[in-house]
Amino acid sequence: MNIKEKDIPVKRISPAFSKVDSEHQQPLYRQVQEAIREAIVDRSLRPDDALPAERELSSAFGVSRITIRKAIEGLVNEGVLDTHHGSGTFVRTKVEKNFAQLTSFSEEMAARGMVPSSTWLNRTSGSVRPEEVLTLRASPGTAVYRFSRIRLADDSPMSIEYVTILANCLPSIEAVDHSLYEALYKTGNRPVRALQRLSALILNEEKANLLGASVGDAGLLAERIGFNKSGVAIEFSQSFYRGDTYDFVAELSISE
Amino acid sequence: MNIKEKDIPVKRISPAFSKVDSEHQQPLYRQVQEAIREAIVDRSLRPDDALPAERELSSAFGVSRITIRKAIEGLVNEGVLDTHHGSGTFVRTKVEKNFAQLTSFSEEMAARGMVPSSTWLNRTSGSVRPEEVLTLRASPGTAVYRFSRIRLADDSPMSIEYVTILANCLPSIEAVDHSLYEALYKTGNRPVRALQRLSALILNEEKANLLGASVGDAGLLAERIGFNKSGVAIEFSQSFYRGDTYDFVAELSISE
DNA sequence: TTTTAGAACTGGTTATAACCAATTGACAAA
DNA sequence: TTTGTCAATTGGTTATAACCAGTTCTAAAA
Repeated sequence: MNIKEKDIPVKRISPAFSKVDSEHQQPLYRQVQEAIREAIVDRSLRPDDALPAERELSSAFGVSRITIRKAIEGLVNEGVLDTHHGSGTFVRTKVEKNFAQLTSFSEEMAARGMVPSSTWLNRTSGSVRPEEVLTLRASPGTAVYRFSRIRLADDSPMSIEYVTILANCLPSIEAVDHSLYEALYKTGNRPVRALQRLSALILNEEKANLLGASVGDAGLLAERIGFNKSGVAIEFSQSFYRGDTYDFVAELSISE
Repeated sequence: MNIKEKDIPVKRISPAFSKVDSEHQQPLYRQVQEAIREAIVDRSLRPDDALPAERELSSAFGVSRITIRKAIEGLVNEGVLDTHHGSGTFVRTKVEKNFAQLTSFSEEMAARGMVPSSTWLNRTSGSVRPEEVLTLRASPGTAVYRFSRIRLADDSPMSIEYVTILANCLPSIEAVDHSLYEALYKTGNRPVRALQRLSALILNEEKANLLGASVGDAGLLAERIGFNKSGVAIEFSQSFYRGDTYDFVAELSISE
């Protein structure tokens, strides 16, 4: 195998170099990360290609090696890159990172006959909240749109949804009519990857009323962070489901 | 909340300090990691407790801060610790379970530095029940083993598990001691793929008692069908988790 | 008393520098 | 030609040091 084919000149990545300066509030290692990601997206770096050596990148980008390493580390965790001690860092051929497509059972049922609809509760613009800064990794003050709605199937409430979207991902807050994802798709910002967390909780009065359930009933909370193809977190959502009407199914596999 | 309760003296972690030297071939940061893990296991550090500050740990362990940070970083990725900028690093209360990864309870807990154990409730042999015929796609009358047990981590109950296994996958019902998956592995029948369904429910008295929770608390039910490498369904399990100690985390790709 | 400024924490980022460890490839010896 | 050795190259670990950025708490000001 040609695992030692690292003839990709640093030049190929360097165009993004101009972005790596103190102008942006993003940490340096994130800027480097984006530069590498872009190089992969526009095929300057192809699968199985080797990145230039860390020390080489370091001097090319004009940042220290530790910064390069941190950038690479993140991409390795995402499954984009592979490092081989003594050999080099390579672009992964197959991104086979256990991406389960987690579909909601009832959503599927809705697609098979039930009529889905939603009622808007709220639609505002503002800036990221402190607790969102962590998850979205956005600078404080970043403009966002917030949507909240009740989703129904055959007119009976299925879930309450609170969604926060980076404002620069949508032309305007009115761009969303029925489907949020549709609106994001039009601007090329549809999430392609997401992290989701499921937990159980007892429904309080407000949620119970909205869902047509009783206070004290069990509910499911699904929190999700969505990333666009550049790996930028653009969506944070919290969805509350009735425990008795909603299940989540996933196909799981053994890790490598 | 008492998020600023970092009265855990460094002493409590330091006994493991003696291990942190060049004697071992393990990198320093791993040794530190183990020390922290041990402190969590032996309850020197309890859930929600704050770790000593990084600079404090640094001088206590006699290693640099970067080593401490790397140790902490790993534990954060594992979901054992949580860092809060400006505030501190805390022991996670909730167990985060990867929803898409098929790992055994024993392995998962061991990876978190907890000691897994289980208490057997029941262990019988019989034939498939009508409702299992559908899910296991087995002919009526097929012999199965049934196991039910409480899963504990560090002696506190984590889940109640009811498992049905096709009898021809195990030499005998006594073949299972600690780990069911281990027993299945030996016969080459360890599930490599599974379908899991997650839902929320209110714990009834029986379940609440077994889990050390209160009646009316929220719980999670994970139902799973496991397939061996031939694609045959060999396992059906229902696991009940306490809602306040367990989260399920999934990494997903958005389906169209 | 309440409010507010700021000191004194906390973790987060980055630079410089050295050495360790796995891999590779060139070159000499068989 | 084949084999073995060794230097060069790669990523991996660690130290030292400085500064940035949130959080918390205290003490001064209102």
